[in-house]
Amino acid sequence: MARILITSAIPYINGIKHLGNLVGSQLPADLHARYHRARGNEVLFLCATDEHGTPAELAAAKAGKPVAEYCAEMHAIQAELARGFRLSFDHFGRSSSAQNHRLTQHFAGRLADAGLIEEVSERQVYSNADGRFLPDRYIEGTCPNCGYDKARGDQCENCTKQLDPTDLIDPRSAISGSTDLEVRETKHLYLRQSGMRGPLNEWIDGKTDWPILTTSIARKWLNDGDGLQDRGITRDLDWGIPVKRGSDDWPGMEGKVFYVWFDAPIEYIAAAAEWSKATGRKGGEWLSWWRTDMGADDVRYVQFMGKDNVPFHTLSFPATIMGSGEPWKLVDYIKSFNYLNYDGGQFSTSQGRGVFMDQALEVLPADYWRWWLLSHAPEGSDSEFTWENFQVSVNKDLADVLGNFVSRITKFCRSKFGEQVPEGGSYGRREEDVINALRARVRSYEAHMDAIEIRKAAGELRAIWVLGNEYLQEAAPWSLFKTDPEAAAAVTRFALNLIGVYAALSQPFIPDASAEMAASMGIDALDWPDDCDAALSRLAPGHAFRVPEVMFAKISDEAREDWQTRFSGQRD
RNA sequence: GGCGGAGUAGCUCAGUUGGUUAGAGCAGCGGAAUCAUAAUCCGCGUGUCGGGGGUUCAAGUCCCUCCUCCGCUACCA
Repeated sequence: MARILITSAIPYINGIKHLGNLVGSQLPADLHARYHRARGNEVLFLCATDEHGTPAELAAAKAGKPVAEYCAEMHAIQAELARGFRLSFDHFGRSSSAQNHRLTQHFAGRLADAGLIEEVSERQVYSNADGRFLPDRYIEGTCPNCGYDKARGDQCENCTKQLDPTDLIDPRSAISGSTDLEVRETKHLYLRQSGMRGPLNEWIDGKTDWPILTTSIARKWLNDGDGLQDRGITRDLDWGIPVKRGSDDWPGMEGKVFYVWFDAPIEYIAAAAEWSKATGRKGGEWLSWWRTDMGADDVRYVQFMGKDNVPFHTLSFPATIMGSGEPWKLVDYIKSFNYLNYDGGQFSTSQGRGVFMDQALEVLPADYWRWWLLSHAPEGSDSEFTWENFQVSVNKDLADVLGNFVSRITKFCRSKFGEQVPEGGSYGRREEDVINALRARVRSYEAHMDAIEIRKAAGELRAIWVLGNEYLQEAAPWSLFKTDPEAAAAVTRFALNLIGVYAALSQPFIPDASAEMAASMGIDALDWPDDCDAALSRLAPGHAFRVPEVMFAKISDEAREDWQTRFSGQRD
């Protein structure tokens, strides 16, 4: 039994995530976790909310709440939405947890001991009106290059020129609009990533099986310009993990916190500790997932994320782990995704454009979204969500091909033989052919799932559903019943057994429908058809079943048009 | 500007290390069937594989060049 550690990029606390965020990390991670559990492997699937940083503080201020309270509330909301989408986290933690505080401070101490931390005095823009240092992009002003008056301190959106905040003419705070800004001296810790360039390069070079998207981004950062740059890992903020060197105070760093991108990946580790505590496990058990000297040497660790997160997962976090000098588990495979666009443009959290997780669930059950998003996952390139495509795909694949198959055979059986698996007749050549075709497709499906080729896996699963309809169409038990009821009974028995196989195979993609199929057949959906022959004889004659409810109601043109209009603008 | 991704049938996309008549799903057209959510199944493709040039017995696949779209570009996270 393999042990698989899975983490999804942790969603930022600031607001509800949109479908593009979902399909780029949490949803494919869940698919992988569900698949491996179904195959009998031991899985630890972790996620959390990423709670620190300036945007969290500002969002809390806007909501008129203390930031800790705001984060607690938003965490609860995100956790509820994750449940709504059936994301099967073993634990959904928080980067603000006590465990993460301890671990982050521990890593900082180890890195300092290893000589990989440097104290740097730098000059940053401070806003007196806001009472805080402003990150570059929270400073607005007139672009010295093109004269655009809403240029940001990091880059002008109009002429794309990269800027330094001090370049801006008439700079002002993007938060309050105040022009009462000054440049102040402030001291920060830098992680000396540049010193880790060699080992990181070597490590990345060894990852020949990783998606090109992942390695090319890593290489670009490693080799571009002067190579990998050192990175500040502390900030002048109130909300965050206090800078400490292990459990000791860090002279000169009082009142400062670690930068969110330093502590966020460490939360992957801390989430395991949170999981251990939340589930009442023995103290050190979680370390068997994370420490190669404590049992994690046989663990395969897979990360899922959007392409914007790749540099932090291929470089900064590995540098943190390697630099600690301790045997923490490094990631074995990084699955990265391109972006999902919305109807001709981008999904945008800040502009409220697109469909957000809460809205999606208000409109349709999770399976609809899961199926469409996963079967159209932006693996090779950016892909696009349109309501027309969504309606057509979901109606065809889920309602017509899968749902109707289940419906037609269960109802046929009920009307001719009653709600139990009929006896009589036996499987013949036709059934054998279907079993052979099914076996080949199941093995192919497994190969795609193992390789995390999500679109291909979805295509194979769909083809497996189609097999059932092809079989029924050819075997035509409704005709057979008139002349040879025994033969019709065998065909019906075979087709009913297919539902059980579909329940198991479909479970990673559409868990609710899978559970409904399994429940109506009176079986366990997680019983994977390793042996297709046996799987299709599983339901014995006399086994009771019930006709399931319509699993997938079709999306009408009216509903689609209604949603199209409703989601065309911005959410408030 | 630099780096990366993409450009293949009306639409969404597959196309392994170059090798027989370039494929799938959807949509469209024709047919079969009537168990079923009018749901299914079968058949039907004269595609400048973004443009141009080159290497090769052979290129969607390799090289050069140009065009278009998208992303990243290190203090948002």
